[in-house]
Amino acid sequence: MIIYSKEIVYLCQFSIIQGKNLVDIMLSNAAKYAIRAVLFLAINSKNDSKYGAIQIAKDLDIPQAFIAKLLQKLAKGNIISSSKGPTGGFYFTKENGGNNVCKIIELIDGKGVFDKCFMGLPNCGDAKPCPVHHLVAPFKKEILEQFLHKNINQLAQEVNEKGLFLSLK
Amino acid sequence: MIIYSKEIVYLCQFSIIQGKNLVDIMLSNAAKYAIRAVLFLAINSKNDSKYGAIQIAKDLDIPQAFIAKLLQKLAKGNIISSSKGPTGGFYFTKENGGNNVCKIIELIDGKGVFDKCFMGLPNCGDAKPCPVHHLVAPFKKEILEQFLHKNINQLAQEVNEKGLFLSLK
DNA sequence: ACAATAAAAGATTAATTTGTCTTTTATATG
DNA sequence: CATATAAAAGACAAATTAATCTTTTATTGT
Repeated sequence: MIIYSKEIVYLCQFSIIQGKNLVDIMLSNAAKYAIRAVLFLAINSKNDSKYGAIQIAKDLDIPQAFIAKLLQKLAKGNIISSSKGPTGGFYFTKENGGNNVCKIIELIDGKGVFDKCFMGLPNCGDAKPCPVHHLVAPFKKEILEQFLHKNINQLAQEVNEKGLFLSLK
Repeated sequence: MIIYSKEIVYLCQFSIIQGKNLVDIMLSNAAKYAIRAVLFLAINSKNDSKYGAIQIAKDLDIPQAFIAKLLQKLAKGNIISSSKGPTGGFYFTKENGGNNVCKIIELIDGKGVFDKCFMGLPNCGDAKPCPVHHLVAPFKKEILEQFLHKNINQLAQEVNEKGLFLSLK
């Protein structure tokens, strides 16, 4: 039996009580914003409706100028669509919806994010595992699968059906 | 049946082929360095042997001045031990070994890291889930459990037994 | 006491990420 | 054609994280 110091137990249980967990699984802010914005368009962009950067920023509570830049990049990368001028804005087509979430992340954060281990060891893998490789690898694999086999249309549908939240102020 | 564009399939399969996965589960560099340094001491610090910041930096391939700072902080936080002067250095006691990995992360990165959701939504949880909450939450919980119920001594032992790597140049 | 050693402490620099601001380009409408 | 609108583009600023450098303090051995 292991006895933890009171302090440690407190710290860690605190995290559990809060309903939040220890390990932060992180993308850059930019990638998080991008994914939410794409889902926003995928969900709302029915019947030719378009959304400007300003409105998307307000609805998703994202800094306006920042999301504007990201939307530009997403449009350039064909993950969303856009048109200029009056009545213009960002929108979403069926073809856009065929992309999966990996594509968004790669476009915003670059390919580098795929190549990092939990401990930051450049050649960590099944052959040369870091101290937590066997603990973390199955988990990463599972999430990857999900992101690979679910395209944006499907994810958007889930958000609708299950009442998931794109923003929580 | 879903048909992905060739490009996307290529991009994502590339990640799998490389044995590396999509989602990067990230700590700060500082926390990664710290965990590795602590494990290094836990593994090597038998019979009164001590290690200087310079040697630890070399062995783990971590910037010297940076790890020196982190070792100071770890010593101050009683996660490792240290002594000054000639024959001095950093070392590891049985009491040090009773801490778990959470403690290291909290000391270096602060408590904030516990409070973030995959999408960055501040109040994401079971009640108000973000678009990938149900996908990510069980895994985070599992990893948290592991980190909570395994102290540094135990983890160090695993590293020894399973031949895991603290550094990979 | 003195010199050498190594951590502690603090200030500083560099790089990256995040976020803003200004100008340009395209386009729809009167 | 003129005007208003909104994205595209690029330069810029702020904040955070990563990393370095210098000085001080404690300790050991001569």
